[in-house]
Amino acid sequence: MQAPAKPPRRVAPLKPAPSRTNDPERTTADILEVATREFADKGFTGARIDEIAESTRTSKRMIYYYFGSKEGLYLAVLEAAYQRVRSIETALHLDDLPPEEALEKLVAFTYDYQLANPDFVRLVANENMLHGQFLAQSDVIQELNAPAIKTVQDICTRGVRAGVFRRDLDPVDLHMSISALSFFNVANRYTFSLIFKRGLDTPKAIALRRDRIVEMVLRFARK
Amino acid sequence: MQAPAKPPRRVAPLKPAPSRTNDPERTTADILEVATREFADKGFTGARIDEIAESTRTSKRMIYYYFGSKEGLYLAVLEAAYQRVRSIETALHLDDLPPEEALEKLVAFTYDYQLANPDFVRLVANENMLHGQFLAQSDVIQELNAPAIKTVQDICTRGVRAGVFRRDLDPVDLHMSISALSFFNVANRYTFSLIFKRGLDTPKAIALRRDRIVEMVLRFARK
Amino acid sequence: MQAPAKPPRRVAPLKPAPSRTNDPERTTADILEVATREFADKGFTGARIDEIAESTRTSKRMIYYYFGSKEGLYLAVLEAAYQRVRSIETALHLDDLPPEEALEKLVAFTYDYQLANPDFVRLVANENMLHGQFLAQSDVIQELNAPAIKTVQDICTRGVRAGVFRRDLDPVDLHMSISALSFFNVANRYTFSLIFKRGLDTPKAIALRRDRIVEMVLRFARK
Amino acid sequence: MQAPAKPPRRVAPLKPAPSRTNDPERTTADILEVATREFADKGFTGARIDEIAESTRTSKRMIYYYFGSKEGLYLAVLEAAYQRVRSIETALHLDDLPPEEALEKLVAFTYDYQLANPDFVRLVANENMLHGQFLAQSDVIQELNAPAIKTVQDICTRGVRAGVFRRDLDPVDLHMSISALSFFNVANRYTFSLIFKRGLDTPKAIALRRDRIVEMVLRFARK
DNA sequence: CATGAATGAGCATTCATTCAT
DNA sequence: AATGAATGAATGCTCATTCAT
Repeated sequence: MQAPAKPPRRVAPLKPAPSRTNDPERTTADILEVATREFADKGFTGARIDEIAESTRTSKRMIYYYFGSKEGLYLAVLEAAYQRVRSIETALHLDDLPPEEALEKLVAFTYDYQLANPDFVRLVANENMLHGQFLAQSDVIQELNAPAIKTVQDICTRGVRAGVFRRDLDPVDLHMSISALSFFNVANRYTFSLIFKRGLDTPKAIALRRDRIVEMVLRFARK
Repeated sequence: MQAPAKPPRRVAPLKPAPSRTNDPERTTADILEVATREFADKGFTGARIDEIAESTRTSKRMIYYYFGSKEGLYLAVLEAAYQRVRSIETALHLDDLPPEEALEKLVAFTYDYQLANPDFVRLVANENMLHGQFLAQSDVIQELNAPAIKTVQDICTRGVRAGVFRRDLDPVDLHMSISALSFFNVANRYTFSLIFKRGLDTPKAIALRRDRIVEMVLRFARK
Repeated sequence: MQAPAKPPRRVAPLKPAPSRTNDPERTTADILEVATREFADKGFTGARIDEIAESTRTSKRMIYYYFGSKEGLYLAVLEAAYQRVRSIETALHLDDLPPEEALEKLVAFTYDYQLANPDFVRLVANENMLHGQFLAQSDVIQELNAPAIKTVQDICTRGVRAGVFRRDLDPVDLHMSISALSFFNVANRYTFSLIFKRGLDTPKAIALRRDRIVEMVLRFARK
Repeated sequence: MQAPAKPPRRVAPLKPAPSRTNDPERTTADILEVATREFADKGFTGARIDEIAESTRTSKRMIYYYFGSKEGLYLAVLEAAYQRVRSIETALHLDDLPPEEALEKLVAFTYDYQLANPDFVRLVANENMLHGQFLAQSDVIQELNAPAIKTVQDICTRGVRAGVFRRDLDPVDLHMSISALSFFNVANRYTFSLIFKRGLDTPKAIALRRDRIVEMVLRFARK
């Protein structure tokens, strides 16, 4: 016979009564932050509203008050995550650089950002597990990302004009390659490092991989 | 006293009486096949044992009889999936080809296999969502994949010796790039095609992407 | 197209709609009461959460809300049962009586209480079937029972001092004998009365047995 | 997310195919022995046919072949247990001893036997948890125990005739007291030793308790 | 006499969600 | 704006038992 595993939840409340904040923005931001971690960590189905609520300054009820449902919360998390990337991306000012340097910087940035933000990477990976059903509902995200391709496009155009890039470059395809190479490192780190017994997170390994990705993309783009 | 009841009208069962197979191998194979689809589609947490059982020729009980738990079933699915790739991979006979052609064929195969087997890709993506916790328990998979790297290594060695590849190639890193480029197409197809409004699954798009990945890898490997 | 369906005929629920109490204390007390009966009747493994829930004013879900698990509920039941005995025991005021009368009263009380509370007796019997694994986890019960032995001890001391009890009395051992004689009557009533074809529950039999137990203990305690 | 707890039961059998004994008596005896331990340890509801089968030299199917059901097996276990006590009890030859010594020996034997056979004690305790429903079905046990009371009766009669025992002794009641005092020590050892922090199983404690029980019964029987 | 495969009914537990205040 | 109490519908899993050979 087994010993009881779980502590019985007795009547007395554990939290000292959440002390109503009366600050909706702070409350929603708090929820969003906790939810991002939870959804990124466990995925949509794996995440638990109860656990999110418990890590929050507020109560479970507030999640429903502000976000309506688990789906609503997840979508808000996803939108916020995409918003963050794009807003930084636009701040790179790649137009000021010569095309090769611009492309280099873009690749390195993509790699570095995803490495520094595994939550974003995992949210996207999970959204794909869900067949993109939530992203399909979000006009916000889709509009947001339209200009993203323009960045690559501009670099390509300038590179071709400058005679350093091949003429048949497809910006969308190039963007995909950059993303793919950066994404895999973060998204598949567990299976990869287990199978190949290689740590991917030492500063040296990180830098080396960055160089190779940059080189791979540039070799491909050049004439 | 009640009137003698009419003999109870036997309602025909919806499933045509499971017709006990008494064939363990067929039963396990059946379960495994259905479970692979379900886990690939919904992920570990999203998958439902009940639904798997319903799509099976047998009952839910048999899943536990043969696999012990949801975890056990998932692990069996994962192992079978890895086993399938590797067994095909070894049948490629790349040794017979000159290094450049061998690398080309390897990249093309990787791309094609993953495209043709999204279940495998999604299982791996999901396993990474789970922090590789199941793969970590499977010695089978880890041993299975050891030779995988040897394939790339041999091609590299031969390519360097033949003077067509650069000397500083890192087989594991190269393998990663190949995987990354192939994987992304399948794993992130939903978010990517939604954001960039581009279908990735027309024969033309598929062939074009294959060519570009092959070229990208070969440009990188060459001197 | 189908003809518009008649409005669905609402079938009256068997239970008259649980009428949410919003009174946690009442809810927990209700659950605890029903659970005490069920655990006492069937033992820990034999008891069914479903059946407990059904006899309750609330639902199965609330059992988990307040007690966390079957184990948690059982422990709460056990603790409450012990608490009840001890609280009555302390209200006996045996100090006011001369030692022999005090011992008499204690024995008679023990006998009467256990006879009137077979649930308590059966819970203890069952807990012993479980090797005392739950009691071992409950500091509450263990502390609660410490003073119990003091009662016997005081009577012994006073009796020895008064010259009516033998000097070598061991309070714990005496307590054990009193418990043993009282306990058996309730705990083993089924096998005993079946084997010896003797009813143990007529008022006459009960009184007779009480007298004999009292006499047995007193004869043993006297010089 | 939790790590998988249970090892999946894979297809290959763990036991090397039980090697048909072709000796029904040995097989039933084996099953009975294992089942006695299991039922005594876990009680009727707690015991698992699967676990019994696993500890057996034969397979689960044989249990049903020979005993028909869990109930049938349990009843067989109970009957065998009772048979063992009574057969030893009749071998005591108490008639040869003077009444006081005979009673002493009977009490000591009862105490020692129960201490040495906790399985018997626990089976009886558990049968009482089941309201004696199985014993009620067994004529064997009930007939078996009829003579048990004769032993006490004879001693009483001889003691009264010899002028050493009081006239109003009730053999059944006396038997009950002896049983009660012996039973409690074994049946309630867990709760008792936990609450009173006293080990009951040292040789010294055992002997001391035996002396006291013997003395208690004799003091009660004497004039 | 013996067995591996198979199973229906039930069991403890969890989940996202809503009600009453 | 905020909340503790409450819940129906699953969800993974187990149990004693039987079938086909």
